[in-house]
Amino acid sequence: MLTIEQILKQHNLRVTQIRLEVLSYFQSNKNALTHAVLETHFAKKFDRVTIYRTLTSFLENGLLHKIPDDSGATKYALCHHEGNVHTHDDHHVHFKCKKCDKIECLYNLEIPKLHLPKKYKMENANLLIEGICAACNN
Amino acid sequence: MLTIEQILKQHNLRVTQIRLEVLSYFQSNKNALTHAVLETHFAKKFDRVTIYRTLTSFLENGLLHKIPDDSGATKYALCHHEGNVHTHDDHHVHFKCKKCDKIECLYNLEIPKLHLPKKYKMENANLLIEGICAACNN
DNA sequence: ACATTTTTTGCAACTTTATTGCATCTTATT
DNA sequence: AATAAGATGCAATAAAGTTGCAAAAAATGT
Repeated sequence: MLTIEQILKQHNLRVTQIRLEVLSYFQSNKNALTHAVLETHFAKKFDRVTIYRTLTSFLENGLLHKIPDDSGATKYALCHHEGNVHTHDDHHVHFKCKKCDKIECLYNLEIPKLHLPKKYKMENANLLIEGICAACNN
Repeated sequence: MLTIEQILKQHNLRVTQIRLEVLSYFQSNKNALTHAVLETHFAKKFDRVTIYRTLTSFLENGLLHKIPDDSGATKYALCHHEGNVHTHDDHHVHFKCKKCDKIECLYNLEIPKLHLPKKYKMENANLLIEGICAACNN
């Protein structure tokens, strides 16, 4: 098991306080997060802009991915790597709960293959399922 | 074939100038549109806020749907109804071209069934495929 | 350990995207 | 033509995201 510091280094990111804490927060949280959530969570500890830049650096270095969504605020979630650090499987399913509004990645579910109309070339796919999540379905 | 006016009435919307023109613009355009695009297209003809409210009323009355996306600006596209005006099949595929950045609905493609983990209840699904569209693939 | 280089951070200002309140005007109805 | 319900434009505000720049912190070389 890698430490948070090692993960940052593996992704060519300098180790700074905000990066340690943001990454750690993502790890302790199975759902996708927005900038607004991080800003609230880290209250006055880090600057808004620095949080934006932390998210951007994580995106660029393959630690996070964006989740397409129609809420207006960008959702970020941790990437899962199997073995190779520098590849990320973009082909998994995201689940958005209509009750609690949380988004999570369903890493185990594969997006089924489907064949596109002529001349369309697929590079990646993103399936967003809406419904009621396990936690809310009681 | 229904006139634009008839379509508005069928969806319980009053017939106004902006609604006629916005709906007509969506019909003449096979791609998804953003508020910004409409604002530019209608220049000083209609107020920004009125355009937002037009989009909202179309969403609420089932004429348009939002397309989940990670661009930051909400994308809207026409709903397709088969027979019943008041149902909309949310289960189709959206295609976003990495070259021209346009989003279109692939109405003919069905999202394959897939089975979720225990206790998850699916209500609708939205598949966004990225790649190169037919127009750009030449 | 110290100086140097490179990158990151915080602050201020700004842009873009979207929403709300309210008076006025338009549509549909009688 | 009068009325009621709903839509529009304008101003203000909120929310989401970006840019420039000087100061601070990390990594690098000696």
